[in-house]
Amino acid sequence: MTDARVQEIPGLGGAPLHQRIRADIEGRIRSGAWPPGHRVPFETELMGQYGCARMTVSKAMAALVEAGLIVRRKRAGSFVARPRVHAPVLNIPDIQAEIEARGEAYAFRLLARAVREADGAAPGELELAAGGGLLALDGVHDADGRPFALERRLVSLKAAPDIEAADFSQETPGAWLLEHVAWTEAESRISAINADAEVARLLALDEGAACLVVDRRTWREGRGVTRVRQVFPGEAYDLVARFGPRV
Amino acid sequence: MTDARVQEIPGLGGAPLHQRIRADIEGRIRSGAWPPGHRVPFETELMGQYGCARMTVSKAMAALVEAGLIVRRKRAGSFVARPRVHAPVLNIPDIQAEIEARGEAYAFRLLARAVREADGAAPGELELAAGGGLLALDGVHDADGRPFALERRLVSLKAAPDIEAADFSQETPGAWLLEHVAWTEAESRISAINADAEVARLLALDEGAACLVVDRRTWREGRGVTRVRQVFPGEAYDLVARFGPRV
DNA sequence: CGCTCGAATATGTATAGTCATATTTGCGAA
DNA sequence: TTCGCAAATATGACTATACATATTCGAGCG
Repeated sequence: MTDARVQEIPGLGGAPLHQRIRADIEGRIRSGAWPPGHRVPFETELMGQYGCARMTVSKAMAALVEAGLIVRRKRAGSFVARPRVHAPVLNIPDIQAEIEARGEAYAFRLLARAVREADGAAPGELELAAGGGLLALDGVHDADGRPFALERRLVSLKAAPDIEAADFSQETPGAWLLEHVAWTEAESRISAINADAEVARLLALDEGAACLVVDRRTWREGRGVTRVRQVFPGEAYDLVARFGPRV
Repeated sequence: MTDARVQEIPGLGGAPLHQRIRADIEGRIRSGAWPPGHRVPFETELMGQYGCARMTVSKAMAALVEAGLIVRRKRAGSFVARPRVHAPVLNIPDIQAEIEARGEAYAFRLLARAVREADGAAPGELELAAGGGLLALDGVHDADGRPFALERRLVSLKAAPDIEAADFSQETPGAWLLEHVAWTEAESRISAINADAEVARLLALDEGAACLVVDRRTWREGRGVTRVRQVFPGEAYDLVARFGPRV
């Protein structure tokens, strides 16, 4: 008998049932009441407890698997997963948005711009330049007229031919790429260096000052799009990674 | 008519149908064929194209929403989402595992250990100490006998009372906590500093050398568990964040 | 006593239908 | 012409059912 009238039980929390089931189980896991390895009740049991169909329970369980909170094994049942080693979500922000969020005036100063072939100086140049050459951009991000970050970028002209016509006095190369080359994958390496003479001059720091360096490479469909090295004054800036167990 | 025999169409890719639908759509989005804002075919259309029930299409779509690739609006339809600003998944690895993965000998040297109340020196101490005092641990991670990272940690004794009895010659405080206090949330701040005299001595660096600093705070159910500051030699170490659009 | 094989079982995939809900669209009235 | 309301429509939630598949468990055999 199809009885979809039970869909909404008024006065008992308006959320969809599968979400409530999910939340109930998640709560017990996060509180520690159900430790890693603990068996989650069988779908048939939960189905009885909540008075719903198995598909509804299953949907909740699937979401918990997706969130990495449980693992399911056929015939055996579902179990609370072992927490994974830290994998926080790092926010590498749009520098312009970040500065403006602080209420400071943002500007990007283009220092150098060149279209050329790979010269093999930096690793990965060959990959980027394949079949179209590359655009090299050097610039400084300013906050309230003071240097905030230094950026050296290579862009594959094959992956983004339109970028040759772009005007970077209004828009950063990063923002342009985000807008025009969608859905990329990226890898960032974060390290620290002592400012050499050039970096110190451009960022208005003392030579030897610690700087935070983000080296990012970006691909689309497996082909290199851009490679950028951003240098921040170490003590004035920090990256924040937030983490709720996931992926 | 229930016709579940179609479940597996041999010789046409063994993956479940909803996964194939998902992959097809994802491919078109990632390739750029369907730009942000483009409307995804209606569920009824896809249902016809793939010759399946609406629930199956819906399952594929739900997964795409979860992955952040599309947004769905009632009455209006489903649309390719605008790519989000970078939110890569950062791997803050278990230091011990990392060193051993390189084939080097790992050791943790405990330098100082003290049970005390909050003295308000570091921000957030009061929160951690609430209702049970805290354990302060200083130590050095060694790789092949050479210092690899410096660690200064505070642990809430209320959140982890058993840690008073732990032996940190075999296991790092981080590993102990991971094993005994499950499913935490965390926030990491990453910055760069110049080594002061003490850091330089402990890490065997020159004074002033650039170091990468990870400041991590961890909660469970909203209550502070631990706060740790790890200092790495800047040029010898880097964090890697990988990114496939998500979260 | 140990090992293999078959039965039991819990999850996984899929269907066809029903009712709910949020928008959008277009029609009609002010 | 514009504003407001009603109808149309696409997604969202859920049920009941059917069959697939991977494991585990135990019975029976060597």
